Amino acid sequence: GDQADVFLVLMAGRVKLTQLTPDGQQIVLRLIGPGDAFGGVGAFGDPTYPISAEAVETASALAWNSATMRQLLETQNQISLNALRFVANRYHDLQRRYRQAMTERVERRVARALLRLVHEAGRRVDEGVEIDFPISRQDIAEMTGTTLFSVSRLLSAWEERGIVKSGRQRIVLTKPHALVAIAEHISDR
Amino acid sequence: GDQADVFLVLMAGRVKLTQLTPDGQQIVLRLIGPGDAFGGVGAFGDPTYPISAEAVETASALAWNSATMRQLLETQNQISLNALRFVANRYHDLQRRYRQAMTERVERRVARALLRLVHEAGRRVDEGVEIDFPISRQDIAEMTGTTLFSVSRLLSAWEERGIVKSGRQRIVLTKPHALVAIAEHISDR
DNA sequence: TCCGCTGTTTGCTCCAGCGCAACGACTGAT
DNA sequence: ATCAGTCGTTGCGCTGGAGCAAACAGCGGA
Repeated sequence: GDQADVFLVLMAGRVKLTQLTPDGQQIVLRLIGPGDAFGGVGAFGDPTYPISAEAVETASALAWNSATMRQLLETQNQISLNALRFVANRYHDLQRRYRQAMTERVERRVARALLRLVHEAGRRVDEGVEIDFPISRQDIAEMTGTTLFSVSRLLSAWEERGIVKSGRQRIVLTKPHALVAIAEHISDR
Repeated sequence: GDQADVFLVLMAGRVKLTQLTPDGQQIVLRLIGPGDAFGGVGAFGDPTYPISAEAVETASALAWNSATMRQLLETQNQISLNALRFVANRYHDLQRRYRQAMTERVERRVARALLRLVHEAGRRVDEGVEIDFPISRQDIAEMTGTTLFSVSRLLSAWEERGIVKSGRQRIVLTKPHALVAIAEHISDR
């Protein structure tokens, strides 16, 4: 909630970016891993914008304060150009997710979220691909705009169909392609 | 759907920016009026990104093609900085709407949409404030992620309570404050 | 003036998903 | 070994809102 005017690049660990609704509900905007930049959008635009970042695993990051950033941006044109492209792409991504949140049902949104997670933090194990950090049903619910109940029910159903294996804070996709089918299949409405 | 690599500033009229889902559904991303810039995000980042723009009223705009833009951005650092701030703010706005789409119910989302519309295109009339361009129930549904049926029902209910007056493609808010109450009121869940 | 088109309303039905409560399972601390 | 705290599961009831159909209204063109 405090002035977020630093630009950071995550070196290790994993960070959850969240936003709080006025009535105390939380939603997860993004989960980021090593190499990802964050805080930047705040540093470039309105620095009072309320986003929280929370380390999910022990994490370390490089930070530039806003004064330094401003100076860099002003003197090194190439940096502003990169930043611009960076934010524009991020914007597109959010636009796509916005559309999906508006038009797709819960099952599909959750499937997509899982696929996105393994994509950016998947680790091969004998049974399939595991999401390589602790994540709760609640987290997934907050990423997809649903409740932990619905997520739990979905995972149970998928587990029954042999698509996933999941335990406490741990999810393994055993048949990713089946999830892709759920996420992508056009018909069904 | 074609290469959208121009940057435009709308001079007159009104333009609806929409996106099509793979299965043909449409959603409205933004409605813009004179003075607003658009297409920029495409011109700055991935130029193949699929957004459609459609004039709601006769419109005219200034356009820069992407080559020109690129040159301007590269030689005039101040321009990249402005663009960066512009996109960052736009990003924040979208993030807020994303959160609202995820956490709020239809009634509140529609109330917010109407308020936003009068805010950026309101015209005083004797009965209240009118939205100064033709807008259908369908459009509002596509802005708020619901169906034209629900929008119609809501407007009817509000009309009964004397909050709005609406006709074919035309909406007048007679008691904007009542809508603000609906949009903002914390409790009720 | 009549016709056709497009946008709107409204009754009805149905179900996805929310919310709750109660219980069960796992984990780490002492 | 025990216990407390957290996380996950599942049955149940309920409702917001989607989806459809049918009728209606306003507008513009011929």
